[in-house]
Formats: sequence, structure tokens, C-alpha cells
Amino acid sequence: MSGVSVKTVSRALNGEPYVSQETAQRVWTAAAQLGFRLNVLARELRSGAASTTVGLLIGDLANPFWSGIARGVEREISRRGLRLITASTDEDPALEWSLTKDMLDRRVRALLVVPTTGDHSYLEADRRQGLTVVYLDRPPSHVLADVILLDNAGGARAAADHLLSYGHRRIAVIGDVPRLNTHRERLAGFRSAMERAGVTEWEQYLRTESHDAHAAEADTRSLMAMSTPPTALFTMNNWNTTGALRVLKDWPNDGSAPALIGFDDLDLGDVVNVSVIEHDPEEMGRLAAVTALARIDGDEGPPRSVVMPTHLVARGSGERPPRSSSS
Amino acid sequence: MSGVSVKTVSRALNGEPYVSQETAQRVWTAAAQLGFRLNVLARELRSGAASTTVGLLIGDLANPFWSGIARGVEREISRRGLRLITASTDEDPALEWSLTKDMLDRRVRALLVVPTTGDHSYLEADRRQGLTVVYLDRPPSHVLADVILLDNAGGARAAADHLLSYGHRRIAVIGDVPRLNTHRERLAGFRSAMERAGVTEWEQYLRTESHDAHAAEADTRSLMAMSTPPTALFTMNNWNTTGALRVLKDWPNDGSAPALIGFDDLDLGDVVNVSVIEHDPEEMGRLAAVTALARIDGDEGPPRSVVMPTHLVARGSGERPPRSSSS
DNA sequence: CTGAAAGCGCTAACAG
DNA sequence: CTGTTAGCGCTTTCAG
Repeated sequence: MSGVSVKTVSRALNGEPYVSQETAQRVWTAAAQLGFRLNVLARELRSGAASTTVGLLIGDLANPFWSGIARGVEREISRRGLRLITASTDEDPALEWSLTKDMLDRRVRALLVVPTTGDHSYLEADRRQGLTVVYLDRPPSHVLADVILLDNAGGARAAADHLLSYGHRRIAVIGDVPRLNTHRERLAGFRSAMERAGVTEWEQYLRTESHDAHAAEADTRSLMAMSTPPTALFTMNNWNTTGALRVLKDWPNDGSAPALIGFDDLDLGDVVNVSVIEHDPEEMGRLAAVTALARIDGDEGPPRSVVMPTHLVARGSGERPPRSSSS
Repeated sequence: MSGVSVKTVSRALNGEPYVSQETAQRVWTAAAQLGFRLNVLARELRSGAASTTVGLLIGDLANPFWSGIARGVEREISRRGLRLITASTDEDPALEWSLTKDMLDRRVRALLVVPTTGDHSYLEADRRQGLTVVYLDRPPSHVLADVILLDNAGGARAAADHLLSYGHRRIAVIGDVPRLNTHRERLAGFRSAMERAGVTEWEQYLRTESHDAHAAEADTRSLMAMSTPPTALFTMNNWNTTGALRVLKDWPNDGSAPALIGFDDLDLGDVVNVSVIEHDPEEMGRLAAVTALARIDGDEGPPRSVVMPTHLVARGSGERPPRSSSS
């Protein structure tokens, strides 16, 4: 390039010691003029070299829950100079599979996955070869691996107990597709609280398959149109809550409005006075990243399973009493 | 590996023609057993080979506006098998610069940037060498390049005109740091509408430097505590609007609540009846990706500048009349 | 249909 | 302090 060997260029540009100030300077200016940059791909191709990317597979980057996770991961790994490759699976197992394969072909240093349903044993071979995988939000199927979860059952139980304590019995549940583990866990938690209280009326008010706000809105309307409508609603994710709020927004102020508790907080949750089961997506992403980094650093301990707490935030909607309680 | 040459393996695994069914089959099973995968890094290192990653630099992945952009970009590039490397700049020009350099070292196929302020001519050398760069949301400084913008001035003007038409004169403006082009454009649009209407009272109600909801909340409180408070508010981004809504939420229902229009829509915007200047972040990301892909495909036309429309969505908060208008 | 050789750009190891 | 060599894993080119 300017009379020096490639190795000297490498040393200078990487700020390694054992290069004279003068030579380094010359290399720097020459590189700047020629627009020369070190090629990270080549660097990472070398034998024994580790890649500096981390793969993240989430459901949908545009959902605040998942973008929060992504932000937490990014924040943590960037402190180590690692970059984030993100992809949305749309909750499609086949897409998750092909994206996973793509990430591995790219030799990501670690793979963080919010798993959709499906068998995840297809990663076992790679894990044995040293691939770091951390699952988020939902446990993988047929696999023992590091995983960061929410206390889904506990949160749902807290929601149910809260509503029960205000005298509600006819409590409707609106949730996502039952295929998702989070959905099932939340439903199980809810169910256990209801059973403990000896309440059975709610079963007829269970609505699933609502994957977006629109569907949840329709569910809410049909529930409230029943001859004996529910006196309370438990919406099991952020978009389900959004749908319910759209219906309740214009509800007549005659005391007939159902109580509402939603899983996941909302950006304007405090403004609309919606009671929620709150948690911290960004911290969840951060923890997953920390776990992955520990594995990269050689942590060989048994698979870790972290369950993050949830908190009931009472803001009003969950504290409305039933209008005409039948028990 | 199993008696075949590397080239045959390459051919088989890439599904190239001119490999016998039988051989291909053998390679496939052997690869599966050994957990062998093609190395994309090596592939992309080859001379003339193009990388299959696209870099995206945004302010903060956790802000729905930017995660929407990211989603739009991802959706579009994934159709071509390209993956997204995302990084948050926190609106820090120095960080933007170092992240940019990092992306280039990784040989991203294209770089999409929401620029913070600063001189962006440092990318010119790389652009001349064929690097595809598309700017989003804000124009770069001192550079002529492809850029996808919002009609910031037009949107702000529409907000001002709307409030003016309802009789407001004392209109407060709450905005982000003036350093940001979007802020200045919106303010300029607002100002032009006010000037055309011959209104000057608003200048004393201008508040900037509110980069989050918390600061905007404080601004709103102090504004409303003035001896002659504003009768309307124009909040210039999503988080500023959120802050204002927190204050207005518990405002006495005596007709003294200020009108409110916010720039950017909010997830629960329809539930809280907030009037907004709405636009489509995901489409913006998609357009940027489309532009970048066209350049990659050889489009050599002059730099393209797309201005995306905004729409005023009247939901109630922007249609409140002033309590005791002074004009 | 299959294989051998070359080279992408980098850095570790080993000389000067 | 600086240079040489080798090899990471892939695919293009050219020969079988």
C-alpha cells in the first residue's frame, strides 16, 4: 500500500503495539485517502476466530414487547462490540426454522430465540458443537437449554385473584392462539385461581385465537352482547388489551362497564387507567444477553432457567366492582 | 468428507445443477450427520461476492416509530434473502459515526440511516466506491443522497391551521432538541401557519429540549401554570404527546383543558381520543429498502428524495375550542 | 457429472 | 519494530 507489509497495515489499523508512531501514522493517512477498511468478514473467517454478531429471532419487531427485548439485548451486547442481527418469525415455526438455519450459516456468536411452537431439538447438534442458544419468553420444546421466562402463571393468577377479590365471578378471558406456551401458562394460572375460589362460570367466557387488537375487539363485543355478559375481562396480551379498550372506551357510564386487567403494560396504560400485569421486556432481553455472554465466556454450568417477576399495577379498570353480582 | 470433493459438496448443498441425484443425496445426509453448514462469511469473502446484510441505524429500537421503520425494512429486504443488522444511535452523532464505520467494516450491502445531526460527508468516499446509502426521516448534512422524508412542515402546518380554525391563538409547542432536523422542520411549518394567520402570542409558549415523555410532562405542567396559559398544545413527537396526555388526563372537566394535537400516532391514540398528525413508519422503512434495492440492482439515477404524506386525524382532543378566547 | 487450483482479506506464528 | 507464510471456507475457472 505505501511500502509496508499487509501485516503492518493490520497492526496499525488495529491499534496493536509494536508499530512505530511514524509508520502507523503513514498507514492511517494512506488508508483514509484510499478509503481502505479492514474486512471483518475476512477477520472472522480465520480459524479459531469468533464472529461478532448475535442473532435474535422474535415474533414481530414492531410489537413493543419484542422491540423492547431487542433493545435490551442490543444494549448489553454492544458493550462487547457485538452487533445484532434481527429477524421476525411471525410466529411461524417453519419460518423460525429457516431463519435459524440462516443465522447459523452466518456463524452468529450466539442465537437468542423467542420460540414458536414446534420441536427445537434440531439445534441440539449445533449446541453440542458449542453454539450458544438462549430462549426467551417461552421454553423450547423437547430441549433443555438456557431460558428466560416470565412468571406467566403467577401473573395471571394475580389478575384472577384481584378480580375475584372485588367480587367478580363471570370473568371473561381473551387470549392469543393456544399453541403458544405463554398463552397456555397464563390460562393455567388463571384457571387455578378460579378453581381455588370454586368458580366455574367463567369457562363459557373463554375466547382464544385473538392474535391482534382487531380480533380481540370483536371478541369483546360478542362477549358483552351475551344475555348474561361477563362482569370482568382478563386480556392476555398487549394487543388483546388494546382491542378490549376500544370497546370499553365508549361504554355507557352506567356502571355496567366490565372490569379489565391486561397482561403486558401499554405505553399509555397510565393515561387510560388500565390495570395491568406489568413486567420488563428490556430487562428480559438484557438478561438473555447476559446469559449468552456468560456461556461465550466459558460458563459450563447446567442450563439456567430464569423466571422474571410480574407486578399487578392497579390503575382503576381492574378495580371496578361487578354491577349486579350473582354471588 | 465422504469421498467427494469440496466443490461437489458446495454444488450439492447449494442445490446447483450438474450433480447426480445420488451424489447429492449422499452429501446431504453426510452434512446432516456431521452438522456441517456452509459458511456464509467465507462465501461473501470471495472476490466479487456481495454481502447479504443490510445495516440500519436508528435512534432507539424501543421507540415504536423506529421499530416500525425497522420492521418495514426487514419485511422488504427479507424477500431477497438479505438480513438486517440494527443498531441504536441514541441520537448521538459520535455513536452514529462509529456504528457506521462498524457496519462498513462488516461490508453491509447497503446502509440505511436515520441521521443525527452532524456532517455526513464522511461517507462520500465509500459512496463513490459503490456503497449504497439511504437516509430516512431526516436529510443528511452536506450530502446529496437518497432520502425518505416525512412532510414534517406540512403536517405541523396542518396542526396549526386546525387549531387556529377552532379559534386558538395561544398555542404552545412542545418539542425535542432543536438540533434535530425533524424538530426544526415541524417548528418552521407551525411558524409559517401562525405567521400567515398573523398570530404572535405563541412564541412565549414554545418549549424545546423535551426528549422524552417525562420532560414533556413537566413542560406541560409549567405551561398550564402560567398566569395566561395556552389554550392549545402542539406536541411534536410521540413521547412529547404522551407526556402531555399524562397531565391532561386528570384535568378538571370545566372546559379549561387545552386542545391537543400530537405529531406521530400512538398505539392507543383512538382510545384516548387524541388528535394526531399521522403517518406510516413501516411504509417509510419499506420505501427506503426499495430504494436501496434499486440502487443495488444498478439504478444510477440522480439522488431520489421522497416525501411521505401526513394526515391529520381528528379524534376530539384537537377540536376543543379555547375557553375564553382573547381574539 | 466431478475434481483441482487459485484467491478473496485477514491475522497467528514465526522469522528477521 | 517489521515482514513472510500459511490457512480459514468458499466458489469461479478450467480440466477431466
